[in-house]
Amino acid sequence: MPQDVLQEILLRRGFLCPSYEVYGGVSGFYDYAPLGAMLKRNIENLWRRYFVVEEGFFEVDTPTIAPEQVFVASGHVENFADPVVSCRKCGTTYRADHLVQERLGLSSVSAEPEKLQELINEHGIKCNCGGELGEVARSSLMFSTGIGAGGRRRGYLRPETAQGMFILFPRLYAFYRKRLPFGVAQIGRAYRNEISPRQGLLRLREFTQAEAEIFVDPAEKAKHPRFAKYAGDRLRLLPRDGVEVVLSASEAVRRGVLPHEFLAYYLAHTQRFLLELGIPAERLRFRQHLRDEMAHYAEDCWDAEVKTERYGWVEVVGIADRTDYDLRAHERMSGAEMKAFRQFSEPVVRRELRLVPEMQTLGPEFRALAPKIAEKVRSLGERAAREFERTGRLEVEVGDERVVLTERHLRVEEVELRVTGEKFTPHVIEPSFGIDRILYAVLECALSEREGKRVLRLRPAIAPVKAAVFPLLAKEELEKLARSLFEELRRQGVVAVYDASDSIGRRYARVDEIGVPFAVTVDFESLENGTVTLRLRDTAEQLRVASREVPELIRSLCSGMSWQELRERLEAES
RNA sequence: GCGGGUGUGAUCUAGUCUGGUCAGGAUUGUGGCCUUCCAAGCCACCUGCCCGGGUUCAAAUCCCGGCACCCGCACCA
Repeated sequence: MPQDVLQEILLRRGFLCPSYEVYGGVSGFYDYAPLGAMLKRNIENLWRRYFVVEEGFFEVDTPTIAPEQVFVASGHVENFADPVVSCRKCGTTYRADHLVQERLGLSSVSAEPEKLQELINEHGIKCNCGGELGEVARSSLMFSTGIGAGGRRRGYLRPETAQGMFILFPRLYAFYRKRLPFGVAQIGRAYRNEISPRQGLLRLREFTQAEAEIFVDPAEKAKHPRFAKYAGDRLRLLPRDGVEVVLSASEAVRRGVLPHEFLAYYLAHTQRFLLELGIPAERLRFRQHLRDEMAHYAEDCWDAEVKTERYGWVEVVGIADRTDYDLRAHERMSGAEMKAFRQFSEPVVRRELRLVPEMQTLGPEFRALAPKIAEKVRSLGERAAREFERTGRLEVEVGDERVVLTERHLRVEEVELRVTGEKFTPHVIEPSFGIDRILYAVLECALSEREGKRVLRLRPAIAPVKAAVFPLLAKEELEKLARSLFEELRRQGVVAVYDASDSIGRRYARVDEIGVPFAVTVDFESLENGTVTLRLRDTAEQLRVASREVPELIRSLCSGMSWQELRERLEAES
């Protein structure tokens, strides 16, 4: 099928359109039109079922704007900006580090604009056209803004939803009653000021992410508590070495293709989700990031990729082991503790020697310096205590002064230490979903053709409109019955459309094209015995059912019951 | 951001080189007639030369600038 067909349907039928169209458009932004918005919501809700309800995680909703420190800490300010330099004459823009590296034949150069500027000046590097180069500047991929009156405090629009959740760690840890592992999820917008966004929904400047952060004790990564559920799921894996393998999740861990059960579990979980969205298994694989392709925070990362007709293999999900990178970073920047506590199965009891300052003598002798000396002494470990026991003398530096302490000032004491556990920084496993990309992949996979007409085979659970109601002909009696059925469907929460114009075939074709899975037609027999026909979009097969059962049937069909089951049930009844 | 290409009703497209008599076709959509299950037929109708400037008696057509899209390069944590 020609690739533009999908594009054309999406535009004409109200799924998607370029944003700000009437003002000429702005690249990198798309509007979800009525059907697209509904489809997107349905995909997000299915994601919620998988990553919130089923996993026992909770969802949070954090702001899209954050003060500068957040992204300084996360490394985005440093790593998320490229040094660029432009020619004063022809205007060509270069990645400054790439240009310098190439011209000087170096294997790597600093990304610091100042350093690059020096090198350019020093070696008289010019543009390819011979023109002078301008100043080296940082071109950030983050949108910046000012917070408060006059925008005094610098802020950024978040380039990923994740940071909002990391920052919340101390609260979340308490909320989950200090037990690991626990997960938290968020669906929200993220912003990246792409230099040249292309490929429609695949690279947007404003996009929707669905991310889960699973905080786990690194010592327990090897075992996932529910791993058995997916142990047998077969995964198509393309590891770094480039040799594709198809293995069960448990086999992949056993052979070391996947590093631990936690990552394997979320690969399998993600696969189930994508399959349920209607992406066929043969168009799905997991590819491990190459070392140099990985984000600055990740230790390991596997992308779920979908084979699209139009763009080839497209990354739709990234499942990364972010280790303790983010929590440590925020702890450093903010000063807030981002650690969890691990209790030992048995307390460790240890006897230790310790130095105790004698304040009665230290005080009068050293005056203002005494408290500092005491603090310093208490901080010294067992080794210093043993040393003092042997020599009876200790020299310490306090501020700028050196003082000599003797047995008059200190005594050695033996204490019993009971250590019941230890603090550690949890690791984070992060499945991160690009909702817009998934939506595109779902649409492409759903598009098919029957007798020259387009049929969008969206799974009933995510189809924007679940049912269409038609009178066979535009006759008063038929319309009346059809309308009441239509009203009843909507009353029961089923999104439905009603159409009485044009021939019946045309109306079926119309709703096939927008992916309505079920159509109900009221005909003359309906007037006699209260039955209507229920038509399945994917095969055009029809079953005769009682009109009053229709809303309940459609609801069941949209939440798991198969057409086959319905047919068998009806056959058994008759 | 660079180079090349493109931009005509909701959608696809003819016309652009060679300025005027050019805004045409198809699909879709709307209203009606007809019609007993898969885009039937007939009638009527809505909707358009990407935006801005220039050249010219006259611009969809030529020139300049902008915007968007496509391809290649670069970028894509």
